[in-house]
Amino acid sequence: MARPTRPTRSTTRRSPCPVACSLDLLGDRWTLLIIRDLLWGKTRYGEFLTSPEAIPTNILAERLARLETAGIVQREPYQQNPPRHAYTLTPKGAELKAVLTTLATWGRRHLPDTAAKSPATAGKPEPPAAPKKPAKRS
Amino acid sequence: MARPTRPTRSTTRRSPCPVACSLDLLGDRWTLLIIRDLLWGKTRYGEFLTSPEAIPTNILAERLARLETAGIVQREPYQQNPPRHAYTLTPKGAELKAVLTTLATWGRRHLPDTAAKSPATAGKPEPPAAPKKPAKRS
DNA sequence: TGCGTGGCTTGCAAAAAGCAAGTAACAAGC
DNA sequence: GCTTGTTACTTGCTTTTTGCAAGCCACGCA
Repeated sequence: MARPTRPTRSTTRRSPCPVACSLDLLGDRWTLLIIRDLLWGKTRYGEFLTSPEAIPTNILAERLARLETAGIVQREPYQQNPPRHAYTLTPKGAELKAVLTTLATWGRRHLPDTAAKSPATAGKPEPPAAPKKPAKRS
Repeated sequence: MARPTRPTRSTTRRSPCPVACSLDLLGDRWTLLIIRDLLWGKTRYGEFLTSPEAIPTNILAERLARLETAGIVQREPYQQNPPRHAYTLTPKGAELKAVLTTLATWGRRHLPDTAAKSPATAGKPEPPAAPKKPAKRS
């Protein structure tokens, strides 16, 4: 018989507390950074990889899938050959902007040598530079 | 010679982004739950252990030490025999209330079956029940 | 036909989390 | 003074997650 495996974060809710439940979903080093990038207007896999924190590719793929099943991001094809998808925030995900804003404010006020740019107060500071091969739209 | 160990979260800052730096400090499943408990007025080691999420004791001890060195909590003796300490938020830590509030608001709005009680909107709902042995003060 | 590009997946080692048990310092009761 | 109980940790070990590098696949273009 299957050995009794330990409860894992993806399957187990630790308590009904809204903070705990939110952290079950978002509480790690990478997830909120991806959402920061989405708020900055990034949409493609490769764009997330260019952020200075250098998220590993497997973690990025896993987190995007997790956020999609959680209804925080949506994944839509923007071309067919080869199949490519754009990731965007759902309304549910977009409301995390308030969390990112307060977190950035706290960090800027209390952590030394943090840059002024913040995910929510800043708009898209520069267009993300079109992919080198725009590829014919379907 | 020492083999080149992997950069670890406690030693490495991933970028100067205030969000990333905040997450280097707070980005895990437990840290913000401890701060939630502190905002609820909990101060003693044993009180944190009674929260429904059931944080493992070694993780609690390690996080409290980390938060103390980060200047987010302070640890002060409240009796001498046996030596006991009370953990409280510094002003820097207390400002995380805004983060917890927005996180709880988001969770209550978007995650099913989360309880209404939130760390910041609620005051201390009940006195934490004095320790069984109040122990003579020094 | 062969390269380059974007988007993932896989394998494996290192780090962190999780669980149970142990330890220490004392108070109180017998 | 010996045992029991309480609080606050620490230690040892297993499981899970992270991080890094490499591989793979579908295509566009030369």
